[in-house]
Amino acid sequence: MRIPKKERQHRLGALLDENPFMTDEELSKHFRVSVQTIRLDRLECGIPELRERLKSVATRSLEAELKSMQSDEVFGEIVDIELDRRAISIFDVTSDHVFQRNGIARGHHLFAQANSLAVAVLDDDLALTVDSTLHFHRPVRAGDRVIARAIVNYELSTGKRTVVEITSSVENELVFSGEFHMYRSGTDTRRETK
Amino acid sequence: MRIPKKERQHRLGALLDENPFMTDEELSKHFRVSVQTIRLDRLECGIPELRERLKSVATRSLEAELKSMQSDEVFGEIVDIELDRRAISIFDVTSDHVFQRNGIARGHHLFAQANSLAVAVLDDDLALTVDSTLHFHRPVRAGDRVIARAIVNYELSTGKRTVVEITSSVENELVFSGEFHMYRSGTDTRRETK
DNA sequence: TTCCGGATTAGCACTTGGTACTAATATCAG
DNA sequence: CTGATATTAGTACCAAGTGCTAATCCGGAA
Repeated sequence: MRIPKKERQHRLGALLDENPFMTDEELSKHFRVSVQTIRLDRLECGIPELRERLKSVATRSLEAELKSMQSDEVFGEIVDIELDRRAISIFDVTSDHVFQRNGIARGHHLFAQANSLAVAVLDDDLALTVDSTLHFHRPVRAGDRVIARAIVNYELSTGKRTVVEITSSVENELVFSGEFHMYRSGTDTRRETK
Repeated sequence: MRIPKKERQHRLGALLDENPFMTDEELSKHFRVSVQTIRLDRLECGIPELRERLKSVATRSLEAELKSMQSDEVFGEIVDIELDRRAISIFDVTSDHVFQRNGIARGHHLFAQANSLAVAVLDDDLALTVDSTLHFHRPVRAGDRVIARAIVNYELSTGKRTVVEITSSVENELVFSGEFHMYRSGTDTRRETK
């Protein structure tokens, strides 16, 4: 018994976690035990066989791909929109969005949600951000649901420049606000692109 | 011969393209031909078997995961840094970063590069963006290499607030600039966390 | 020392989803 | 009708397992 069973099983889990492609035979060589022992270990730890592991990794990846496709044009989910007037989107912060060191969401995700919403609320083929002023009022953490509200401000808008004001909050507490000065091509489209 | 062989093979490829999880048996039912025909088709089209398909999908996904892990903390690659003074990062724009409609890079990527650089240039465990003013001077497109330069401005900085100025350019032409007002906890660390 | 029990190893039958190959049919076109 | 092409059938074999039984090994307590 080189290393105790418990530790071997622990390491086995860790190893397969970062490299799910190893067969039982490769694993048995790695830990210098028989293939049968590896199988018993997997059985006890509830670790599925190679093929099942690959299947689940592949599934995860396809879902992720789909997800990133959806979030491609708009970051966050738009729940309400009145073109050229106002819009609302929600964005659920997960551990993927935070700094590992302090658990606080990286600013560019809040910006991305706001900026995407500013683009979406304008019914225009070519809406570009020109200038923008941002305020990060309070840190946002994993698990928070950020609700961004966009309001098109016509007083400040002139000609091809439109001003969109965004306020984002978590549980009714303001976490972010920004003013987006957008350029519009004017080639306004009425067709439903989305 | 219900549908011509050529078309069946074409559809087979398309089908597996969007759903690589189907076995030959399932495929044979789908196309109402024998399993052997499916195998001949795969052979002729050079389509690998289920297990190989899953393996390649899984590999792709792990690579993608790794990639996103690397770009996790810093968006763009830092090529030069002098802590608390200045830093430079480069970010290659690909088709993943642009609007499908007009081929122009989404603003939040430029912001992410700049913001990440502003965080990185400060040698602090807890550096947060508080306010920021941005200017998008010129559209950026796929293939462009954006070089962002950060300079810490000590004239404007006071106490726990530090101002970082970022200018991003493509082939020496200014495309983006921004002023980032950062909050620093003061728990300055000298260790290399990277 | 001997004996017990958990840990390990071995061996065998069986499963999935295939490959590789051969042979028999079916179908269509000239 | 005949020849080519397409399809189907059937066999042996493989990888990477599961599930099961049985044999060892090995360390500590009686």
